[in-house]
Amino acid sequence: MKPFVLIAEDESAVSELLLYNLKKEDYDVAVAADGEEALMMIDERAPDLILLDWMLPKVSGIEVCRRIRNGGANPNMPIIMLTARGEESDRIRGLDTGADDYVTKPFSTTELMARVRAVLRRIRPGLKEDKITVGDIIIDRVAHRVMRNEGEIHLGPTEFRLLDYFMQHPGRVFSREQLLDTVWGSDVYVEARTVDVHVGRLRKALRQGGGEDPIRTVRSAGYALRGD
Amino acid sequence: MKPFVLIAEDESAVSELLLYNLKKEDYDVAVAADGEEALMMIDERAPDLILLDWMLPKVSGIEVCRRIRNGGANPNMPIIMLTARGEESDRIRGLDTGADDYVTKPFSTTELMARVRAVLRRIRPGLKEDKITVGDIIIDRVAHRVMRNEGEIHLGPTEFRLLDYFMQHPGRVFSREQLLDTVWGSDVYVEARTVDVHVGRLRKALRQGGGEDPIRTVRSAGYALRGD
DNA sequence: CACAATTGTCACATAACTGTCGCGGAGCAG
DNA sequence: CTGCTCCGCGACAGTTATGTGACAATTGTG
Repeated sequence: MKPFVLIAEDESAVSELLLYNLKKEDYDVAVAADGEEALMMIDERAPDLILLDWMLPKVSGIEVCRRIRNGGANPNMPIIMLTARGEESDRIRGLDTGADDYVTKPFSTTELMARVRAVLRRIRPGLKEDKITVGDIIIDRVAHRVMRNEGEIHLGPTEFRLLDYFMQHPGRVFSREQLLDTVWGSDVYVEARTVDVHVGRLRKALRQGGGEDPIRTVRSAGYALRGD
Repeated sequence: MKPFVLIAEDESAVSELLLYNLKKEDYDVAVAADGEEALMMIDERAPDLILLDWMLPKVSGIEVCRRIRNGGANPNMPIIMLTARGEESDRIRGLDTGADDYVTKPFSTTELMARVRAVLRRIRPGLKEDKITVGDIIIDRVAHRVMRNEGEIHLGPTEFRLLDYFMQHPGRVFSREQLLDTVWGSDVYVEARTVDVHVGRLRKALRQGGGEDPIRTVRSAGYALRGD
């Protein structure tokens, strides 16, 4: 199937150019003229890649990016940011927000096409599964839902990320420090014991679905999800 | 199966060059453009070798290296560091952090390919395995579990480390002092007889799995795991 | 702004683990 | 066989790690 690329760009001169070149390279393409429209189309048509203008009417490009990254249907959606020349700090903010690549306007179309290919090539391995099942627990990262034995489990954001991480590595033991690094992020400083509290909350929530505690405590080492 | 090489490099000129050459030598190759992406791919695809740029956006190469070495899924993952010319102190830090080799940019591709082959060929004896099997005992250091004849054995932290150490050197006899040094740590002072107690506890736990006592007492010398 | 949800810390109870003793039995030299 | 040393193991008190309810601060929402 042809990759589907969304162009979020308000200057029609630019979007027409991109449209032309992308179609020539045999992609499915759509154009959104402002941030609001972009978000809607992202939601409805789940693009494989977004070319996202930095400055967009209604909802800015950076805001669109942020929303995709935390809480969007597919947080791994590849994004190439289009920015005006210069603006070094903007570049950094763009990558910080989670863009996969950025291109400064005006740009060479061949270069941009190369980057598009590169990003799309990258998604194959990096792309995470939509659903993971371990034992009687099913996590759906697209719908952001967790099920256990037919019942839905409500989790807070942190507990969700925690469970998500555990389910990607069933059986493996993680130290509190490792969990803080990956689930919380390496830049935030919180007490290691905080992990305990969140594991406790996760356990409590998971208890709703019945069955035994799926999280194993390994004394003086950390926690692991019972795998297999 | 083809060895899988991960390139963690943000300059596309360099990564494209490496990509081209590595593919020509029939490796599976992937590119990560920043440290964060690199960590993700390391986690998900378990490369056989990483070409790691010293300077990487988001998470620096040295930080990536550090995280692999302590606490990664495979702490023995071979790493070749790519650094800018000069920077002798950086070199040293790179090797200190645990890189297996380093190459200064700009580099000769043939030389780099030779080093890649060399590192992949190299099999270090001290290499830690995820799982070790001796007789009917299996120790899984990632999941932190011990099995004997299909049954799981629960061990306290000290007993676990003790068994782990024994299983890395089956058959070899260790004095109480050696065990204290390695399993307990050279800085703590405890009575030598304490080892006896923990060996006893380990035996008792292992008895759960059936079979005969796998630990041999060598009078006036120490203990050893019956190997083969 | 009020309200609900979420988060990080703390304090305390409890469970798990640790190191030491001491007794009795096993191994060994003469 | 005797006397000595060395080792196994149950008991125990001290220490450490973990589970959890409470709470204030923060964030998101309407």
